[in-house]
Amino acid sequence: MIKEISEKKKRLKSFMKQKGFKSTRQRDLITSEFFKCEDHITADDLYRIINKKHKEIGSTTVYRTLKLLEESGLATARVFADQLTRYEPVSEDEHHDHLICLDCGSITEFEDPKLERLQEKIASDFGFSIVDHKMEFYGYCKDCNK
Amino acid sequence: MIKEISEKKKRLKSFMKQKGFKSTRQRDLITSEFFKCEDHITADDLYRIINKKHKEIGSTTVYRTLKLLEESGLATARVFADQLTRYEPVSEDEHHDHLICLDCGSITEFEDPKLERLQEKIASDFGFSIVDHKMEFYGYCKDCNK
DNA sequence: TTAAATTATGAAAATGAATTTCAATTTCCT
DNA sequence: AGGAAATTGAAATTCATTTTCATAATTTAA
Repeated sequence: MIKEISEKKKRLKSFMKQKGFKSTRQRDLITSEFFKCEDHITADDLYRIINKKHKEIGSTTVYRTLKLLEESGLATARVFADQLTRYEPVSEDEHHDHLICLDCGSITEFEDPKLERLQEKIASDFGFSIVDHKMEFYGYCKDCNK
Repeated sequence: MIKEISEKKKRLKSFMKQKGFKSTRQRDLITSEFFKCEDHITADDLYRIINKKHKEIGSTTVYRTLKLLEESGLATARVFADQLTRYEPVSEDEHHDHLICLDCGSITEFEDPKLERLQEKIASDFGFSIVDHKMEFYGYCKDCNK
């Protein structure tokens, strides 16, 4: 797991080098924390975590670094019903979708090849070429169902 | 069509009465314009349309009235990738989803019972009870595909 | 109908997430 | 080390939306 993170960091560094971006203490730290924390975190929440130990790092830099991670292909930004931009590490897996609990707020990921195939079919019926899609279920998770 | 709108207005009036809300010239006008204009309009766009003829109606009232329509069950609010809240009239039809063109911005609706069934199945496999869902395709529409 | 009670309105201020600005600092390359 | 170029963080700005509050309009009760 530690290995995984450092590998991702290497990828980030090569991306930054290629783009002419510089690697800094702040970016390094924010990136580490991002890969350590739970998925679907907001920039502000990540800032709060980092701010506990590192008062000198500003929220602006956290916002900027998360964007950088997105541009570099290491993170994905998503917006759910609360309108906040949330980030999650990109995985090699297939595209996945989300089950969002309206009670406890938990976000569960799932993937379903059948669903993907059906989506492709629907789109092509409309002559529509899909670049990306978003599928979210809002409701109550197993634990919150009485 | 005119008939349809006035019927919706009646529904709104009875809803308002029941809730103790008052019916006003502004609400009446904003509601009419809303049902006349194209789907997926933002509060601000609707305000601009209304503002051309009725300088005295403020944007605040448009925002508030659209919320009222939503609460009364006559409109639905949706947020797509541009993060703006858009409203569409509620139809008696089944739930529908959206194809959003990244080039021309057009929003096409579709519905697919197979998709709905598959969604239900996926959710129940997780012990998740669906209250609502959102499915959006982003890509290029027939016209924008070269 | 008239008065009181309540809700609605609209301008302006406030909010809150996210972005931009800018002077000071840091990093990278030679 | 030296200097160009990028980065930082605080503060200011943006922009959609919401809230505030004094005034106005609507409804209800007498």
